[in-house]
Order: sequence, then C-alpha cells, then structure tokens
Amino acid sequence: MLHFIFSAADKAAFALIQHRCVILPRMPVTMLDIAKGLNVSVVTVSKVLRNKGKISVATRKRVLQRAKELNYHTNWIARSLVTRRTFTIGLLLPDFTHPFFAEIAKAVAETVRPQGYHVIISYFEEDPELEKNESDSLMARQVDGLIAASAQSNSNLFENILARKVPVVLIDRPIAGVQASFVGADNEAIGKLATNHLIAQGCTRIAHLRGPKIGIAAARLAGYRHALQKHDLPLLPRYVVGARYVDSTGYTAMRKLLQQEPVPDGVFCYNDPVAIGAIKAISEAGLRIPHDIAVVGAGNVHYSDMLAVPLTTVDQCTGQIGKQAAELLMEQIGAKRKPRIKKILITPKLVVRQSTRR
Amino acid sequence: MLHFIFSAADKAAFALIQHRCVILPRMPVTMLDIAKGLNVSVVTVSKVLRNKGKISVATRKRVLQRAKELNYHTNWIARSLVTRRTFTIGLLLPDFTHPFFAEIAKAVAETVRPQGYHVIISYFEEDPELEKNESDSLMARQVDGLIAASAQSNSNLFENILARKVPVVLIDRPIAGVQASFVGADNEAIGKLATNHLIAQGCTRIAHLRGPKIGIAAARLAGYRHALQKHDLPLLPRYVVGARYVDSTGYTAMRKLLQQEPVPDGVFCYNDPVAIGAIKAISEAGLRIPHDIAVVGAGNVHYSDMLAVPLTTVDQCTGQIGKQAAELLMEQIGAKRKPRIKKILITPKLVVRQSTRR
DNA sequence: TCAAGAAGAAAAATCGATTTTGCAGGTTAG
DNA sequence: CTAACCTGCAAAATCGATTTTTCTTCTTGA
Repeated sequence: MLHFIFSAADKAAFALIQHRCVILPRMPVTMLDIAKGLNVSVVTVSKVLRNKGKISVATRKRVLQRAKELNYHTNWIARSLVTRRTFTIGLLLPDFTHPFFAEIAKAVAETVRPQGYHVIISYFEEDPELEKNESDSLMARQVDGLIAASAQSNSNLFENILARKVPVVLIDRPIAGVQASFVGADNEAIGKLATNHLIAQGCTRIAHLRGPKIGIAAARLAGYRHALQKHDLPLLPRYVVGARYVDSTGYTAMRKLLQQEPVPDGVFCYNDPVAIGAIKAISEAGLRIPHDIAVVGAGNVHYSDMLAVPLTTVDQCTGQIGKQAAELLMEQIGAKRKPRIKKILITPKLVVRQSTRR
Repeated sequence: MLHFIFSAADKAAFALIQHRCVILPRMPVTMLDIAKGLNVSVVTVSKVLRNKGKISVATRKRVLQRAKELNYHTNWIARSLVTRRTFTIGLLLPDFTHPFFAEIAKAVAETVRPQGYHVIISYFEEDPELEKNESDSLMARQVDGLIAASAQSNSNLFENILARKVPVVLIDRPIAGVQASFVGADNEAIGKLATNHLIAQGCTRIAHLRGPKIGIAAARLAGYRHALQKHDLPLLPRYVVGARYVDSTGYTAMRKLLQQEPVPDGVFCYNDPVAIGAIKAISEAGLRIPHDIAVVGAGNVHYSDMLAVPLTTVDQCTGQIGKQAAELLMEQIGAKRKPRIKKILITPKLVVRQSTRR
C-alpha cells in the first residue's frame, strides 16, 4: 500500500484546491488568491488595487504583478455589497426602439460612462403595471439612481422610490406631486417656433395637425395658438385636425384639411411622421410644397432630410434631454445633502429645409 | 443630574438604532429586521421568501406579513454574491440609436425578462479599444452572459471571455476563431430575394448599389450575383456602383447609374437609406418608379412605407435576431454542460410595396 | 418502550470584497 | 532613555443574503 506524506502547507493547499476547483464549477481569481502566494493579507491587496492607504512600493509592485499574472478582475458585486454603490443607474422607458428614447438612452449612457457608471435598461410599453414591476426590479438590483419617462397616472410609485432615498430624475413626462427633478423638451416653445417660422415665411392661413389632447401634443398646440394670437392671426378651429401618429394618419388628416375653404397655406404638424403623411397628401392633391402649402414637422427624425421634399422641422435636442437628466442624476448621487429640485426645459432649435423655404 | 435606566433589551435596541439609523444615512430593511421582531432566524425568513425548505404555515404567514409591513425588498446584490448569478446579461453594441440595434436590444430584453433577467447596455461606437473596456466592465459586474455585435478584428477578446466561462453569443458580425454561437441575418439570401423579385417583376437590366466591400454588404452583393447567374442574366460591372449609407450617397450613386447606357430597369440597393436616395435621383431624372425603374431596398426601416413612393424592401427580421440570440444565451446560462455551438442565419422576408409593384 | 424518522428552525460557514481597529518595529523629540 | 509618532501591514468586523449542518421536538412503528 502506498503512503503519501503531506506537510501542513500541502494540506492547506489541497483544501484550497478542493475548495476552489472541485466543488465550484467556476473558479474566479479572488484577492485571497493573490494574497496567499505573497504572504500578505487581502486588505493589503485591496488597498493596492484601489490605490488607497499606505503600502510600501515593494509590496505594491509585488501585488500588482501577481494580479496581472493571475488575470485578476475585481468582483463588483462583492464591492457593491459593502460600499452600497453599484455604479449602475436604471433607465425606465416606454420603448427604446423609438428614436427619441433611443437617443436619450445613448446620451445618458455616454454622460455617465466617464464616471464608471453603466445603464440598465428597462421598458414597459406604456403599461403602468409593468412599469412598477420593472422599477421594483431595478431597485432590488440596487441601482444608484433612476431616470424615467413614466406612464404612471399618479405619484405613488415615485413617492415610494424617493422614500427609499434613491435619486430620481423624470424625463419627457412630468408627474404631478413627485418631488423629483425633471428634464424635457419645451413643447410649447416648439409649437411657437414652428408657427412663427411659418408666419415669417409669409403664411397667413396656418393649420395644425395635432396629436393626443394631453401632454406633449397639448403643449405644442398651445404654442401654435400662442404664436397665432401674438401675430393677430385668426384661430380657426377647423384648421386644427387630430392626427394620431400611428399608421398614416398624417395623410388622412391632411386630406380632411385640404377640403377646407380656403385651403391653408401653412401646416404645423405635431411630429415628423405626421408631417410626412401630410406631404404625401398634399403632393397627391397636385399642390406644391412649399409654394402652395409650407409644412413644418417636429422631432427632426433622422431621415427627414432624405425625403422627396426635405422636411423643415423643430429639433427638440433629444440628446440634450438625456445628457442633462444624467448630469442632474449624477449630481444627486454624489451629493451629501439632497440638491434642490430642478425643472429643465430644453430650448428647441429650428431646422429649415425645403418644405418651407419659399 | 438626570439618570436614565435602560434594560439590556433597551440597550440592544439602542445599539441597533445607532447601527442602522444614525451611522448609516440609508437604512434599507433587511431580513434581519424581519427576523428580529418575530424571534426567528434570518434563514427562516430567507426560506419563506424564496418558498424553499420546510417552514410551518404559521411561521410563513407571520414572516410574509411582517415583510409586507416593513416594505421589505430583496437585496439582489447580496443574493448574487452567494448564488453567483446576477440575472443580468450584457449587451455590447456599436450604437443602439441605429434602429437595427435598437430593435435587437428590445427583442433581447423582451426575451430574457420572463426569466427575471435584465439587460445592461453598452455601446462602443465601433472603437475596438472602447469595446474591450466595456466588456471588461460588464464582466466585472458579473453578468451571467454576453451578447455582442463586435468590432474586434481578432478573436483575443472573446477567447478571454470564454476562458472565464462566461456564455457569449455573437450577433450580426461573426468573428473568425471564436468558439461561440452566432446569430445574424442571412445577407446572401437577402441579396437573392431582392434580385429574384426584380427578375420576377420582369426586370432584365438589374443594377446594384452596393455598400462596403466586406461583411454584410459583400454577402448581399454575392446574393445579387448568384440570382443573376441563376437566371442567365448578364453580370455587368458597370451596373454595380458603390454607395456608403452615410449622407445621401444613394442619391449620387444612382445619378452615376443613370448615365449608363442602357439605363437599368431595376435596382437592388444594399439598404433602405440608399434606396431612398436612389428614388430621389430617379424622380428628379423624370423617370417613373416602378414603371421605368423598379427599386428594392433592404432593412425595412420603419418609415419605408411612409415615403412618397412606398419602398419594396427585404425585411431582415431584426427582432428575430435578438430573440434567437437571447434564447441561445439563456440556454447556455441554464445548461450544466456547455451546449453545442450554433450558427443561425435568419431567413429574410420580402415586403412588396409600390416601388416594384408593376 | 425505545429506536428511527421527520418536521421545523437555529447555528455556523460562505460569497468576495471594504472598513475599522490593532499592533509591531523604526524614527523622532524632549 | 523614554514617550510620542510614524509606517506598513494584519486581524476582525461588516455588507445582506444563501447553503449546509446541527439540534430540538414530535411522530411513528416494531
């Protein structure tokens, strides 16, 4: 019979092997592994890797080299547990295939990246119930903050979140009663800008293809009215036609508008897809753009300059919304005391193209 | 002088208060908090909340009620540390404002959600160095798996990741030498489908506006050639013109093509934006679509049916790519043994609209 | 009646880090 | 020559869970 003789050290090593390799299927390198071979403590390793505390140059060097040899990578989960920061923020959106939200997501990710933050996305398809579930999940994942374009009809959800002391910034859609910062487009300004532009181009019979009666679309409508009043132009109800942006309702809405007498000579469409539909209807009716009717959209979607008639539109500076929201959030995350709540409306920018250039 | 008398229990409570409220700014409810008031152990609480182990109905009820009272929420970070699963996957994309990738992101998120998974997004703007950094971060965050549309020119990065036993699925862009599953569009099939359709519509002089000479665009070109050969149609080099999709190069490329003699009667454009530019050039030249020249794009971008001439295009079923990639990844994450590597090419679908309907 | 088994819950170990405290050994000041 | 003070590192406590082991009680069957 064979006998093997092991020293105590061997036994320890063996236990380690059993512990790390045999029992566990995965075997990531830990600080302990680095410390073991160097006869230092994990604390020392931790300090070296974080460049903190007083460690001699010699030890630091040995640790760093060993870490590289072993291909060590910090386990952020373990770190987060004790530091109580995950360096992740949650981004709660209705739908991020929509270019508007995609743009925001990008700007947010870009803004927080330099500070080591990552973004966990979550979308809820306009379903408030799903939104609640998703936000709960994000909270359970201990995100350091939350940016949301919410579909909640009341403030309960976000009051709960704020009660848990998690920084929140709302975007695009404000919610009454929520004590959180807000960043959004200045939709009334968009309406004014577009309408004023049409007026400046010499239009006098200006119509509006409007969206839903609430929120964003309502503000744009208000801006349209404001601009007309300010220039003493008539505010004709029959020049304001509803157009949901799903499908080609810009097209049908415009056809309705073309039956009015006199036909308008300028149309402000509540967004670009609607404007594209309108352009189609106008062309089919044998009218010329912009000579007979000038068209302005809103949103500056990517393709609006590739259209048959390049579209004048109001750029809502989507990227800015994401960027500012992210900056506000990071400010809150970093702050000792809760900074004051801010409401930021991004000033829109007119992009003039052929559809209004007379 | 006043004296306060505390019982031992009071002191313990006091210590707790100091511990939880005064010293720490945030004071989340933990399992210990639930356990304390109920005179049970944390283990019992843990088991109840996970519906695991044998716990009497009475205790279970008490625990659940207390948890609700205290508004307890599981700390997933703590859980992850011991279970070694974070229920997050990393999604590494060049740019998710591109509708193609946004669509994929959505499909991925949607597919993994029912299994309790969330997606951490990360984009690298086609910069391989940044891509490496981001993937390192994702790994440090202990994602359970990774889906990537990579810009790496060699296999090092992903070989490293695979060596760490993290499941990976590549999408859209395969990388030679990486032993990982892959899901992408069948670009050669796209080229064939588009070209065959033009042939079926009676076109005989079929041109191609091609993209970069590598990768996706090359495969589409190959499909185009294949289809022509199969139908014994001539393969004229002067009918293949380069068009980068940035800006309006579809427009300029088409103008070049219009100078050929004879003018082609069908054009397959390597993607939709190029096709839109081409349509514009054709219209300007006074030719009718599809009667004089039929146009097919590829990609089925959202707005291609809102154009002046609704565009026939090849839908690459982007959502399917994300969905299948996510499914493959979840399969790998769940599996004991590593499942076999799969290469999946999604079969494209023709969407016929006015631009080819003769 | 007593051993065997099962049910319910507590105790202890663990995950991989960070933070706080303690402790040698060497240097400086009085 | 001793108190005071660094420097550099180790030991222990902690974060909030899960997993494994152990320990009571009760049943139950022979």
